[in-house]
Amino acid sequence: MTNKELAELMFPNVTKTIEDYEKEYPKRNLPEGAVVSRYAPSPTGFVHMGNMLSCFIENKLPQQTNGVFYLRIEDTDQKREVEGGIDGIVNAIKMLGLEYNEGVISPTEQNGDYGPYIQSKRKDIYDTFIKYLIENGMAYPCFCNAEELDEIREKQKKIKDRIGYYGEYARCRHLDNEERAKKIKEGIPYTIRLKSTGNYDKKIQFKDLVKGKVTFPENDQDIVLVKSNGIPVYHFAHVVDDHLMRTTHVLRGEDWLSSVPVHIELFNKFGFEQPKYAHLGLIMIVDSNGVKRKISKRKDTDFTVESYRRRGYPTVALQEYLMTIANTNFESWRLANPDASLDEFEFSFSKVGSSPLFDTAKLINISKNCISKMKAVELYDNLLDWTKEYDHEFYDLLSKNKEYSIKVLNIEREQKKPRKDFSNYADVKKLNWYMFKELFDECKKEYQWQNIKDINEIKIILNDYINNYYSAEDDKDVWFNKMKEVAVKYGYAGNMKEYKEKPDKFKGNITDIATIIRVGITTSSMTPDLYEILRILGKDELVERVKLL
RNA sequence: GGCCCCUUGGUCAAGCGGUUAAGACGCAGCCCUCUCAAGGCUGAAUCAUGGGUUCGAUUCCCGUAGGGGUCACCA
Repeated sequence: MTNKELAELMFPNVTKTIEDYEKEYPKRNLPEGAVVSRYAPSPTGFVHMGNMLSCFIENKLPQQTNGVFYLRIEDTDQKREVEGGIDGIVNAIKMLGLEYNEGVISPTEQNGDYGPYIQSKRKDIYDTFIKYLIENGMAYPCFCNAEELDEIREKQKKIKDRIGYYGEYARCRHLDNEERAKKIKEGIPYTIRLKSTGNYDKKIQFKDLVKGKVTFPENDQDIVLVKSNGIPVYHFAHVVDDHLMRTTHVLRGEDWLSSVPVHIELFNKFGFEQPKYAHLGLIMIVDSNGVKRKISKRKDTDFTVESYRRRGYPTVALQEYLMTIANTNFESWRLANPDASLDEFEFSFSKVGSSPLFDTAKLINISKNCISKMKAVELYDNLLDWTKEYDHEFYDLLSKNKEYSIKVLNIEREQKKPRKDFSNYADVKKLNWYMFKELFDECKKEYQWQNIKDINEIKIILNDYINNYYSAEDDKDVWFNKMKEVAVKYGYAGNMKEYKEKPDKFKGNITDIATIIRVGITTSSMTPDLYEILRILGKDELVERVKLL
């Protein structure tokens, strides 16, 4: 029996040929140097920051080169598939503010001429390609079941031989076509394996865009190409899809590095040109046992894009942080170009770093900077977006009091050295809640009086100050002088020098008066500029608050 | 265990044969006509290890150790 007859027996319904598909998905008509890249996740869990890092770069490269960025869903493992996986992926991309030219939009929608972009809808294509391999004796059906494979593995372990299905261990490789046909007709389940022609003792070298020259033994494993349920495995789908979709650059985590020899052999078997590979370092975390490891899609929910979004990190901050990981020269570029758009930074493979530990402190620092640079109105809009989803109470407050809210958000903002106290959107309410009458009225008044003990004195000073001194008309100097006046009136030092010289002469100093006002009005001992706070709250509200003491 | 990648302070990292071994984040201290957030200044903290090559190694070579990844009908 010929290979062709065997192929026909296995795939009687496949009528198309590879050539047909080559015509259907012609080479893309793009300018020289244009990058076609893809984000190709499996819908088997959350989208974490490591996933997003590669997505981010995959998005960046085509942008720099007038290429194409597309989203392909690799759902060939229905067992591990997670409900809502595709939506989760699409949303994560949106949360990061990224856009793609082609691909999956939702579980039922897609756009672009190189689809279908969901692997489970590409069975006809895979069948055609695997049939070709069978016809040409480059693949064969394997009837080994799990037990038999275990047996082989155990034996290999026992005699300390290299593990895998290859050479003499590859039992089904040595069957003849008659036997194969017979078993198929008997209905014995089978996988389809690559008939590897690689030689393990020979080295192959390939050039990775990130790692540089990497040397491997040739692949000699007869790896499974198609599972017994007829669905291809990653390696096979990768080669077929990235060829047909005309991908020029394959970016992925370096956990894929060791399967490159398999991919090389497959591309060669089909006679296809290999895409360029770039294997990115994995973002690492230290788990609860103190062990450093790559982020897990299923376990490490704290490191998902959704989680950072929920905590209120702005999209730009996430982007900036990813870029600092993506290219080690980014930070110094940012320092030199503090106001430039991220789009102006040019990503380069030669500046990709290693596998970094995820650094939340760094993210916070970046995020503080990003938020501090926002105009008040911009912050307001972003905050509205965020609270709409994650804090309905605050959302209502903000939308009802737009003008007022913008004033609050503008405290020490829109100036050369803006205030940097918000590391995420959640901080706004956490740090400035007392600026909102509704929130203030309903809070448990826990006044942080610091070292000031005499509550009676506090009441007297505060009442006097608010009712007899404070005026919203005062400019900052006048305001400050009045505060000094009050200090002196009650036996406190009007300035620090005087106080430091003869501390015993005074009850305290100007700082204590400021504290009394600050805490009396906000309950908090740590606030932004007092002058601005008082002015924005307005005298009426100040009078009300003093009454509450 | 086999194979592959990696190894400069707590983290991310400059460096590419001769440097007082940058910088950023974090940390500590000081300063700053009101606290805090900042900002300014100062400081602590790094070349995994052994052997080569060399007049000279953080830098080049080899070994060792350590870390990570991978060895599925998962991606």
